[in-house]
Amino acid sequence: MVGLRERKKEQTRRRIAAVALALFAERGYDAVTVNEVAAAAEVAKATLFSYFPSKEALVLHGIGEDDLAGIVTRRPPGTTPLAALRAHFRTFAAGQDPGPFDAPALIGQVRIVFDSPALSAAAHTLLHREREALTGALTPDAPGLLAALMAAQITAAVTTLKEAFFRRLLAGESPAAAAAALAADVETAFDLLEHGFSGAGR
Amino acid sequence: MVGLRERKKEQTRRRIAAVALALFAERGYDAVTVNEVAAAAEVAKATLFSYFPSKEALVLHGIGEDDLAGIVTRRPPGTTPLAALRAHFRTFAAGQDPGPFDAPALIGQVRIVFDSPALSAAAHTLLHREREALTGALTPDAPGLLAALMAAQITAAVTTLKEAFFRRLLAGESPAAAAAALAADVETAFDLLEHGFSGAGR
DNA sequence: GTTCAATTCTGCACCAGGTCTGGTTATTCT
DNA sequence: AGAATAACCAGACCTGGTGCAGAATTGAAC
Repeated sequence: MVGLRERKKEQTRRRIAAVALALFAERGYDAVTVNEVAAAAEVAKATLFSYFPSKEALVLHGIGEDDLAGIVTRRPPGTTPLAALRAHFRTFAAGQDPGPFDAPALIGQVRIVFDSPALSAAAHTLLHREREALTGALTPDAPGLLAALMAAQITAAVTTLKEAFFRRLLAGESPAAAAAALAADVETAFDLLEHGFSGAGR
Repeated sequence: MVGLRERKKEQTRRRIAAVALALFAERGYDAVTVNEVAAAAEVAKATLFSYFPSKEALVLHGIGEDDLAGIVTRRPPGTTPLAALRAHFRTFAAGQDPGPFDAPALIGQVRIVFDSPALSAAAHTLLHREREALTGALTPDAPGLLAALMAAQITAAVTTLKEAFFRRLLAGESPAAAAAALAADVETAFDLLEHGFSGAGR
């Protein structure tokens, strides 16, 4: 049973996020204060911070959630972690299972992030947490430092892939074209992970 | 000619950093305000911020400066970037060329960083900048995305190595023992980079 | 339909990191 | 010595974020 209370909460949350993104897109992240966002969304500042833990979270709420660790732990038996991850990004690049991928809204969000150093740094921190989770997921398959190294390299590669993808979108490429380029990049990245630099260009 | 003015400046800068590190080590980074640091160092807050751009910089001023990009661009002709980097970390682990490596002071600094999530995140951001520089240094040798991928993987591996090394120091291992362990880890990490996951455990 | 408890929201004071300003002191140059 | 310049200081001010007392809203019991 979803009561009126919860519906209103969800509504308020959405309103705050939407108002914030609109303001940030219009005038830039740093030039908008949380007081303004709260006023525009018609809530008190304390209420805003009860919905979102920080100003950054207003932009980063649904970004960069790949759950790499989950993909590894839930992979079909008999496959390597790397193969499972490669398959995941292949399907994503093929346009299948794009998750909650609302192109125009996402592009706006990503543009805000790219334009603000503070937000880029915050996004980076989120990835750091994912790296730790991935290390845990890899530990059964690789001893000690190796799991940490692999996790670090995988998240590094994935970040690079996503940055390249987003950069294309921001440059105006169509989602289809960007996805096609991503498909090729995925193979490059995972080949590099799998066979190392000695097998790559130079 | 190094005048009195510059000597005093350098002296003030050192005093601020030393006082800050002492306070942070004693009571924890988050529990000390910059006002307290300024008061203890007998300068005005504005003066403190003219020497250090942020509170974080008080701790991170001489940390994590590997200049990976420089190592790559200045490598002897005929060697690959990866070989140059491996050689660099080998010599470091062998205790040669430890740079400004004052163990007790550094350990104190590192402990403060490890203890504070805010500082860890900030340290991460610094590494991100180094990654961009490294991408530039690799671009002549690898086309487009490959340079970015390599740079990301290298910095990821180096970060992991340094974290493991510092963790040993913080756990009480002697610098010599930690360096020996690091020497082995360096080979593991660079073998992984060179030959990929397919050549590693599993 | 009224009452009552639990949530939620508000308004406001407050804290900490950082920036800005105007005026004061110390160093350097002539 | 005196003028120019650099550093410093005290303090006001802004912004992100938290804490708190009380008002408003919801859900449920009667």
